[in-house]
Amino acid sequence: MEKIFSRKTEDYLEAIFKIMNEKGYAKIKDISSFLDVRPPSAVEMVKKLNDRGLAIHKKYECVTLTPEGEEIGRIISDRHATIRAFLEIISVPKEIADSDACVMEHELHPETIGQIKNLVSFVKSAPDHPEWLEHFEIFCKTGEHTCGEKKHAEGEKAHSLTTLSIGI
Amino acid sequence: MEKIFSRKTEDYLEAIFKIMNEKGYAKIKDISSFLDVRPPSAVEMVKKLNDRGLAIHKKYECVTLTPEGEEIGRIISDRHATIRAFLEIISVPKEIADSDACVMEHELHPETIGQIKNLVSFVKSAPDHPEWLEHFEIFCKTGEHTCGEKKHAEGEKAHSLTTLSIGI
DNA sequence: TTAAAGTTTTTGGTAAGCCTAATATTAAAA
DNA sequence: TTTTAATATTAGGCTTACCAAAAACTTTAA
Repeated sequence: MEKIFSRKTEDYLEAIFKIMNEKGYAKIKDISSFLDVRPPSAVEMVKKLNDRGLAIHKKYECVTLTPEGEEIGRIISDRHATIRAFLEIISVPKEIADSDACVMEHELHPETIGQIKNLVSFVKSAPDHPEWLEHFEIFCKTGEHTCGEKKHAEGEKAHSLTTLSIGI
Repeated sequence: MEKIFSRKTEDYLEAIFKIMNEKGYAKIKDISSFLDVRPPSAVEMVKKLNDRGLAIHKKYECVTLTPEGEEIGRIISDRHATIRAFLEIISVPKEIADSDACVMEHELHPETIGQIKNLVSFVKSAPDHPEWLEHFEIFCKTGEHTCGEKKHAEGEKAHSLTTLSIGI
């Protein structure tokens, strides 16, 4: 019950799920361009999904998902949205947030995803919203708390958005 | 300058870095048991690291890192610590935090890591620390803000730590 | 309705990482 | 010092997932 599907399996299911939600059907070409792979790769993978009962595909026809495949696609999409929302809260630029969500959505423990989800609701529904976010943004720039009386931890200094060279 | 090293390359460098910091030297067996792979896999990978100038290894001798390999090992270790600290702040149990940090440490954009780091310092050094954390924990259990007057977002409900079956 | 253009599939190959089994080397114990 | 145990290495194979080139099929346009 632990880790059943490969990252790539999940990527394909998520892609098919999203494409179908958007245009009603998914062709091989849609999938391959969505995932930025060549058509033969998509054909090969879709065949495997078909054999595993996650997708349905007959030659030259559209791809659809079985209930199981669709469930996984939906779960991964939801995780993506959750993670993306979190990253945007902490001021990660949208494009980076999106691509990092693609990484995180696959292998995090469900409890971690749940707590990230909680954090997002907590911040968004807090009585001091959106001041909290503003304070955070100021802190990122200055390393100081705008409205507080307490000293900040020694040795800690905000990691400026403009100082990314080393990448720790 | 973007993504130069594979996840596994980084895993091996981080493992060697940590083992060396702990016991002064790294044998093949240390590495293979640290990463939970068989010795031949470690030998093969260490050989590649050697050929790429990231590690130094002569047959039957200890493995060490070159300056470049060590730098990468250190960066990944630091990332791990940052992410782990963040996950612990949001009440993810230590073991899960540790294994999820192993996943996240590799492919997140440096800016994302930086902002997570900022978030950790922000929370830890805040004037209302540690009340903020306590409020968050209560929110996780109840879905309510303890000290606030503002309604919480409709449709949102805290994802209880005990309700993890589906794993969204 | 046939030709051209576009899409899908097949075929054959590659690379990363893992494994087992067998062999070689080193370290420890008798 | 010689035997035994532990460790390291080589050899040969596997799986996943990618690709390019070529063949097969569909769709569109003449």
